[in-house]
This record gives sequence, C-alpha cells and structure tokens, in this order.
Amino acid sequence: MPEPEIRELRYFRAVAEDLNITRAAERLGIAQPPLSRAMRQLEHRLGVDLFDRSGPRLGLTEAGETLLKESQPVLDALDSAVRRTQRAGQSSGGLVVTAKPGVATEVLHRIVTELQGELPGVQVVVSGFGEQADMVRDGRADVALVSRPFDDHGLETELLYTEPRVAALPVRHELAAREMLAPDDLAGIPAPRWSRANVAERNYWSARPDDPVDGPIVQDSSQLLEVVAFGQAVALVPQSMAERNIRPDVVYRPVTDVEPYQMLVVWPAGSRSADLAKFVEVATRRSSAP
Amino acid sequence: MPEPEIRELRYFRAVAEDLNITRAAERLGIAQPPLSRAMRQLEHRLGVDLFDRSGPRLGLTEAGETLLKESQPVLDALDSAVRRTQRAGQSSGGLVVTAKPGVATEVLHRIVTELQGELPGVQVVVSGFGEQADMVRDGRADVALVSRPFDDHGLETELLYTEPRVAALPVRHELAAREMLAPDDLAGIPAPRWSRANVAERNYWSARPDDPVDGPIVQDSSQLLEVVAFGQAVALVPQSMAERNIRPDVVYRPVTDVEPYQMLVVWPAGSRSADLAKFVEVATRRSSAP
DNA sequence: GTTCCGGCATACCTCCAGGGTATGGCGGAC
DNA sequence: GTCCGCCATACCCTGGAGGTATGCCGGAAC
Repeated sequence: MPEPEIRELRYFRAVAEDLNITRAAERLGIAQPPLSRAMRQLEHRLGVDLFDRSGPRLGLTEAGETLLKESQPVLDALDSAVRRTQRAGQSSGGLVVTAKPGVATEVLHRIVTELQGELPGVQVVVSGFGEQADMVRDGRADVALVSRPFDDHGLETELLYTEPRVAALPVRHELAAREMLAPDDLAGIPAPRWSRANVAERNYWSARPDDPVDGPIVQDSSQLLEVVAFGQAVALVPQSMAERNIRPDVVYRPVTDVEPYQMLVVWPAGSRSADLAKFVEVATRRSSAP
Repeated sequence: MPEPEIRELRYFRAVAEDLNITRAAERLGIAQPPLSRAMRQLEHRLGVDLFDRSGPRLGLTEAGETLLKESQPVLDALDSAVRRTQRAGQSSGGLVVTAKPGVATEVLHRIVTELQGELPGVQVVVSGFGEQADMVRDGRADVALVSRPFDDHGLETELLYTEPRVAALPVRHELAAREMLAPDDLAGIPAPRWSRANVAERNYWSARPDDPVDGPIVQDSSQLLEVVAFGQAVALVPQSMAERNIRPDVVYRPVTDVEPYQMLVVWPAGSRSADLAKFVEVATRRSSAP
C-alpha cells in the first residue's frame, strides 16, 4: 500500500542527495543492504521507479527528482509540528518572540513592557540576522519582528511601522557634501551584505536591495558602520539606527524615492492563538518609529 | 528519540478527533490495546502529555490540541508528495490542468489549442466548483484556472484577465427597470451560494462575496440562472457568462463599483517546471476576456 | 450500598519487517 | 587479465507492532 513512512523519506533524501547508497548508508548509520532494500521497497510502495540504475552512476528518475523536492516540505512540517507540540506542552503558556539585534529589540522591549500583566511569561529571544522567519516557521518561536525583505512562506504578517531610510556614508566621501541624495548617486557603489548566521548554506542579502553591487559581509550594525567608515561601502539604514549611532567618521544623508524601512510582526499562518492575538494587537496598537 | 512516524500521526488524529480510543481503534481497523500503547509511546517520544486522562472523558491537553492542528499539514504534504511523485513517474510528461465548468473552460480551450505542438500531452480535467485549488495543492493537477475568491495557501498565481461583473435579475424584478445599479441596491437581496462538490465538510460561498444574505445553493451556472429566474436570488456574474446565457426570463444589468471578475493561473508554490512555465507564459501572453 | 458497564491499561504471545553479516555479480579502471 | 567500487541477493536475528485475555476504575442505575 502506498504509505511511505518518515524514515523512508529521510533515507531516500540521503540517497538522492549523494547518489551513492553505500555512502548514504554510512551517513545514516546503517548498513548498505537494508538501505538498498528500503529504497526498492519505497519504489514498490509508490509504484514508481525513483532511481535510474542503468548508468555507471546512480541517477534519479523524473519521479525521483520530484520526490526529493516534495519530501522536504513534509519533513519540515513534521519537525515544525514536533517542536510546536513540545513547546505547547512544556512552556506553561507564554509566547516566545524573536527579533534581530538592533532597532527591533527596542521596539520589542516597548511592546513587552506594555504587555506586562496582560500576558504572563513572554519570552524574548534575540536571534541572528534573517533567522527570525525560520524560527517562526519551524516552531522555535511563536512570533517575530522582522524587517523587509524576508521570506514570508507560510507566514502571516501585519505591518508595524515604516520609517525612512538614509544613506550611511564615510565622512570624507564626496557624496557627504550633498544635503540630499538620489538613488542613482549610489549606483555602482558597493553595498554591505548581511550575513545569515548559523545556516548550512550561507546566504547573504544586500543592505541596498535594488543594488547589484555586492560589498563586504557584515553580521551586525556596528560592523556595518565600521565598513562604511572605512569607505568600503555605502549602506541604507533606517532613520532610527542613524539617530542611535552618531559617530564622527560616518554621516547620514536622506535619499529620495527609496523604499521605506518596514517592520512587521509575523506569525505562522493559521495559528492565531489568544496570546498571539493579544501580542499582535498590542504591537500594532500604537506603533510609530522609536 | 523524538521521531514520530506517519502511522502514529494518523493514529493520533483518529483518537484526538473522537476522543475515544476504543472507537478510534475500530475506525482504524486495529485493536484497542495497540492503539492505546501507540498513544502512550507517542507521548513518550515527544516527552509531552497529549491526552488528559483525568476526567471521565478523554481530553486533549494544550500540546494535544497543538499536535492535532500541526499534524494536518504534515499529512497533507505527504499525500501531496506521493501523488506528485506517482504522477511524475507515470505520466510521460505533460501537464494536468484543471478548471471549473463555464467560462474558464473556454479560456482553457483557447490556451490548449495555442499550445498544440509546443507542449505534448496537456491533459485537461474539468472539476467541481472550488475544487481546483485543492487539486493543485494535493498534486492531482499541475496547474489550474481559478477565479477569485479562492484559498491561495501554498500556491503561486498570475492574473490572466479581469472582466466586469453584472447583476443577473429576474426579468420582472423591480430593479430590472433600471439601466444601471449600485451595490446598495442589492443589499438585503439573497445571493446564490456555490456549492463545493465532493468535499466531506460541505462548504459554500456566495455569488456576491460582500453580501451577507445567503440564498439557495447551486452547483453550476444553469442552476444559478434558474434560481435567479425564479426570483429566489440575484447574482453577480461575469460579463461573458451573461453574453453566453441569454434567456427571456433573466436580464443583466451593470453595477457600479463592483470588484471585477478575476481569472488567474495558479500552480504549486515553488514548482516552476519547464512545461509549467511555458503554460503560464502562453496563458498570460494574450489574455483578454473571451 | 451493590451491580453493571463503558473504557483504558496491563500482561503476554505472535510474527513480520527492519537491520545486520556474508557473499555474489557487474562494470569500469588499469 | 586483475582489482576495486558499488549494488543486489541470501540468510539470520531481534525489536516492535498488532493480537487476545483480562484487570482496573469511575459513573450510572437500582
């Protein structure tokens, strides 16, 4: 009967990834023959050939490619379900909310203060850049404050506030003499890239999304300003970050027509618990830039 | 180790749904003791109590409620993965595309004709109202033509075209004397509800989404016009449907300020195969109301 | 109170399937 | 030719899923 078990999917993924049953078996900590048999059995259950065993090297059929892609969401959903269930059982009520370091934590602090008494046990987790959405998706957190751009797969969002973004320039930069900049002025100048921490396949995104020129990689706002001060890049940062980071070697200049900085509350799609609803309500109640 | 298997999730769902292990065991076709043990084992694996066994009746703990909600996406994703894999293995290339009866099929026909030669083996499945999105989600179809409103969970969409909607009135209706209607004129008048075929928990949606007054239930456009002709309801229908269904006992009148009828192409999020891309491209290439 | 019963847990058995070892087959490298 | 990497087959062993029998407990009926 076509009812694959989770174990089989994990096995399949391991085999499909390095296309070598023997090595996959090692990685999985089992012997080769059982894995070989498990794959045949999986094929038999689905009634479909997953592997192309004709060539010298093991290959994936069309169906195999499909299953490899499609099994990921299943495993993710399962991990997420397990985490959320465990969290629901252990934590005696109370939300886990996450935000990246910087502006978001200040906003978060205000929200949490405001929630005192209304919601017991709100737990704040400050996490790495770009990790917030993942944490909400996989159940490590109930709700997060994030800024655009981010991956909103499987999430629902509400806009918290927007604030203008300004260009952060080295004080001796030629553009620093100008009072106001246009986006075109920045064209061709490298932008720092935020590094996403703790992720297997490292990825980065630009501090100036529209700009294709990628500059040095930074992990927090102080590194970013350091890089700017050194003249290696020019970044667009939220106004409030500029106000909070006044240093002699960096100047901030308004830029016309740039997308404002957006801060959002995000939570897993379809999981509006009472506590979550209250959090979102308080968060959006009086939300202005700090 | 916390690694629940699919079987356990299905078992858990059965138990959690009728909160009676004995009956759940019957439904599952197994004996009661193994099921009882499986649930204890699941709790042990997750390290969390799922059931409240204190009361006279079996209850769900907070964690149990969570797992009940969270296990659904896992099972759905698995079923979807299996279907897609099997389809990828059997069908020798070619898309399955689905649309509800009526306007959509005509548009679809044009697209398919246009694809002749470019794509081999496009298979068209005409399905029940409101079922298209589900079919794409669970892998029974690769792509669908749907009209708003629909549930876009897990789907990506592209707008095909819009066309105005007009009110379908019984010919003797007092509003039939007017040349043009405003939304307020229809307030309080019942709207037909589309019935969703072949779904366990029946659900319906209104032919006039903004209107709260629900009228008779219909399953296709001829039933809808019948109901209108009988004076039981007034519906908003796409212009082209009006043009195609001229009958003596029904008149059509334009309505100011109504959301236009929107037709979209939808496909599973993140699965842009070459064939699919070509279909979407051709579909949107020259898309005007029929 | 006693009795009965619905419903879950415990005890114990059976048997299959998941995992192991040993070994064969097969194609490519040399 | 020989060797080697890699998968499949054959066979054994054990854990666990599922079965039956039965005990325990709380509520309802009286």
